[in-house]
Amino acid sequence: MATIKDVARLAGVGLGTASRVVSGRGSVAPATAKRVRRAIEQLNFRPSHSARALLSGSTQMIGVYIPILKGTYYTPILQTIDAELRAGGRHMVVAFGHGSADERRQAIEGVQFLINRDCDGLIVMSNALQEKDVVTLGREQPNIVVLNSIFESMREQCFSADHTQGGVVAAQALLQHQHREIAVIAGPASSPDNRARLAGFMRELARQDVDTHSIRMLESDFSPEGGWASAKALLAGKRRFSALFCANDEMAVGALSYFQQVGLGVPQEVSVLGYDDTWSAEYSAPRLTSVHIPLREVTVSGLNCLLNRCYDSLLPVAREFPVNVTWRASVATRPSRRPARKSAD
Amino acid sequence: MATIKDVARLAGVGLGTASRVVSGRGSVAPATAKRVRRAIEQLNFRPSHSARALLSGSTQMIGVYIPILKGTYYTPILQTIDAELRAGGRHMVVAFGHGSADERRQAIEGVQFLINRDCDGLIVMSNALQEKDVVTLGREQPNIVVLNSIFESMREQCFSADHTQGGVVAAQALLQHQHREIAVIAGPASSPDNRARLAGFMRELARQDVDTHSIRMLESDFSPEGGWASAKALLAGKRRFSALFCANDEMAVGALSYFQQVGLGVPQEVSVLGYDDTWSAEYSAPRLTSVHIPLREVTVSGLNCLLNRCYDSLLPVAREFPVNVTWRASVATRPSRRPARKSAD
DNA sequence: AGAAGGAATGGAAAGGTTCCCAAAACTCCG
DNA sequence: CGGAGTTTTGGGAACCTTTCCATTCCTTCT
Repeated sequence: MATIKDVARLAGVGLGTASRVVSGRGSVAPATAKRVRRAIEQLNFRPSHSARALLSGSTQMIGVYIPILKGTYYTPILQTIDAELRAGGRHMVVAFGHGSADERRQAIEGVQFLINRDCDGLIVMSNALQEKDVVTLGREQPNIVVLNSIFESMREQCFSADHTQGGVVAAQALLQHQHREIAVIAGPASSPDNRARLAGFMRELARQDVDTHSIRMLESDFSPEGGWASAKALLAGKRRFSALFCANDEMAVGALSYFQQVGLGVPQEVSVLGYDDTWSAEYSAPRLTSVHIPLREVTVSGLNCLLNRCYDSLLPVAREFPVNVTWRASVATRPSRRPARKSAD
Repeated sequence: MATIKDVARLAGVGLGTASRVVSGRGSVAPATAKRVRRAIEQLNFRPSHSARALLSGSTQMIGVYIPILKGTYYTPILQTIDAELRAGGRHMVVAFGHGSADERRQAIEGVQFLINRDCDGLIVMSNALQEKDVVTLGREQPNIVVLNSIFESMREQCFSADHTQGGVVAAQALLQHQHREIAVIAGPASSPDNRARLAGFMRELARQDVDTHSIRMLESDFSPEGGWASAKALLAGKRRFSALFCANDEMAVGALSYFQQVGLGVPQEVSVLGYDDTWSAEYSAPRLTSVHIPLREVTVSGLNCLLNRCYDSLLPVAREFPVNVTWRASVATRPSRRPARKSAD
């Protein structure tokens, strides 16, 4: 690979001049510039990113940690981050959770890895990470922003929709269609955002005089497999329900798949409400009504906040993100007769 | 950030010694090593990745170009690449297609971007890229491997399952369930791998005496929206079919969603066969029978081939990838009476 | 014509690491 | 105790770029 020295020599100019032509800063006589440009062309010169990084102390590189890239939740986030970054000539390096360690350790290791890679800043997503972990990590690399979790000690670096409100909206959606016999498939109890949406959901139900003790709630793991299994368990149980709230879309999709297999009509016999409004909700069978989380806005705001910290720019940063429900086909008004039930499998 | 000079000074040793402790190469007296390690600890020293890259000429970084991260096709690929890379202490930088340019230009720009970023090697996926593009790009960075496309002039750097064979397998799957009235939703005609699977599909059908002219084929775009729309168009048409072959799972999912909405029973009234066997096939309603492409194996082999080129290692590389069908619920034996049809919407 | 000012130019220094060589310190043997 | 051989150590050079300063060369004005 040719260096700028080669370019300078070939063009018969000094290093400084060659550098000025490359960067476009400083004044160079037009004729000289032309000669240099020809040399660049001829040698197929590209400035070394590493050398620039070493000198400037900035790699122009943002690290993104994501627990696991499965399903459709994280893909638009990644896509968004890359788009925004590339527009500014920067780039993204991604690390996923790997290995046999527990999720929390995986997250710490992943983030650590990114820090060691000299990222200018970090975007972290993980609900297994604890506040103290992030604080420790933040000592090594203060340019860190957290998506979809709130840590009190670094609130202004945390970006998340209000999941409690999301739960409220979910409850209202169901209530407004006369559903009062409700089942829920929850995410892991260890996940704070899951707890928040459940709390909001229950609170709103209680506020509207639903006996929340009558609600059958199963804890699952945010996966379609989990949704399938929970749906099965729910039908096997004896408590009836006319609506099912799933704490994310993936589980809802799994439940939908199970209901189809068992011949239970959605939404004729049960309504199903998802959460997140990810891409997998759009073309399920039936198309899934889901609580919409403005993930794009959350992501862009978090990223902008990070970029402002890293490169002191002044990109706009929002801190409030409205949630609402996007209506599709899986929620209908509760049938007047008792909901049908069939035995499973 | 502390440098190795600071470490050396604090430990009262020379640069060389400090460096030897950090890298673990060369001999250092145990007592000295201990002092240096303490200094490292105390200063929270981390070696600069940029400086190392500059000196060694290797960034330990592999670039991955992906046209668009939507749906579930690319996610396991990314996850696999990151896992393999991280195990070797390297990392991945991803670029997606962006901007208003056509897909081909986007791909060229994306790959170019990755090259400018000093990636040691490149993994490229795109069926919009043409052979000459890749050759040109390959002149700048010869460490390049292509996934899911075959370019004759660089065959040993291309990794793909045999999609013609995939088409054959798809045809056999349908035939073996007595389907002879078949519709297909194809991918874009511009996509070579789509053409290959269609060719294989048709060839096998013809070989088994199906009149391939009677087959209604709609060209779509690999998206669920496209699948939905095509399914609708198919039902609106007057030709009957007992089975539908979709050139990828996403379109199949869209079709499934439409059939559900319209009350057409799958697989009682129509069988639906997907292609790729991605994650979205697993929990559709009904669960999708699909031609399984061993994407993980293809990816790992491609990556290993690349790593062998970049770092002359000797990782195992496979070149043949068997395809088969994974049976789930969406394909059944053709009903004896004529397949039902309802009017759309 | 001479001076002042501005544009164009060249090259040293710095950034953090590793590699290599030379020197110092130690060990061991006769 | 001298010397040969080995281990340990220190620091210069190189990797490639940009920044900064000093110098040269032109213009332009008085």
